Amino acid sequence: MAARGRECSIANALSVVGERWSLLALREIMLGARRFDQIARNTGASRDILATRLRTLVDAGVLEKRQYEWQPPRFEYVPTEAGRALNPILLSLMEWGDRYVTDGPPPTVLRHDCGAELHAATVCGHCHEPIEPNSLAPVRIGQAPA
Amino acid sequence: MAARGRECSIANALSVVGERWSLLALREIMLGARRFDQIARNTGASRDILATRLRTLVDAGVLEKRQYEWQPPRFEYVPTEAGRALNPILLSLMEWGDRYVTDGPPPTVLRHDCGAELHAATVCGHCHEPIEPNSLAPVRIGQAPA
DNA sequence: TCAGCTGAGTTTGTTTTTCCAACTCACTAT
DNA sequence: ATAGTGAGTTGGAAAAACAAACTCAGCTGA
Repeated sequence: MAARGRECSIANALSVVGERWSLLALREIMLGARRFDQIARNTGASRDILATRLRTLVDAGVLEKRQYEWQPPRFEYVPTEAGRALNPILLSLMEWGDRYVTDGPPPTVLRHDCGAELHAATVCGHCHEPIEPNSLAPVRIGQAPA
Repeated sequence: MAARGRECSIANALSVVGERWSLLALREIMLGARRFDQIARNTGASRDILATRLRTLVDAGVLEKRQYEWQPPRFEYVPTEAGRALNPILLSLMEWGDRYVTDGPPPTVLRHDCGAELHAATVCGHCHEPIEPNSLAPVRIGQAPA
């Protein structure tokens, strides 16, 4: 599966969350849907694929599957720390989709604790400045195949 | 293709860049690889799929296909503004992959103009504070199917 | 001048995935 | 007794991905 492309953490990340429906399942879970049927309905994924994806995400340590009832067995999927750390990616995708894909107003609007409507921005963690297209220089680049 | 899931810009964004190989092709283009064979080699995607993906990305306005030589016809793919705006997503994925997936040191390291090694952070565009897991409240949520 | 190379795909045939609907199983509510 | 909910699994058809070979045009070097 890790094909013979460039060695790269983007590729590694996508091998975990890059399959169809994975990020949408994560979105639902972040929005608070924790049960299988809810996630299936709200994403539109077919149930067999969703079961496979959730298993993959649990195996990768992104989600935890918890049994919260035994009588009829019932489960919930909750994000781990690694799962919560995907929020920036979801928010960046939403921001980009709002600006460049979605027609009309954003379907989903969130408010940040500071009081403003959220518009996610990606900044340098050190100087906190936005990352401009040409403000990056390579120090080391994962090696590409021969 | 826009299945009957929740109306959502994340889903819309993924309908453009969420197919297998699209983001890796974008990564290569951001790293400066602009020719078909280079992108194919460095991603590991098979040529037919890559041709399809690049067409999709051009049609979606993420890339522009430019002919830079006529004698033997030669082309290059360059990011549009929408394409450059995907950089935050790639950097967030890299950051997440470095932390939670890649074993060992990050294969790729970039330096920001401020002098520090880049670690992308996602912040509220208004108050510039990092977005904590529970610092968001819904104002409006794209409606889910009935 | 003729074989081989490069770039940019397309074609072909085979494997994988995906999709969808229906089915299971266990319990609950009417 | 019937219907409904939750959490999947199963089976068969349709779509997508894969790999290798092929095309076509011009260029390269012997």
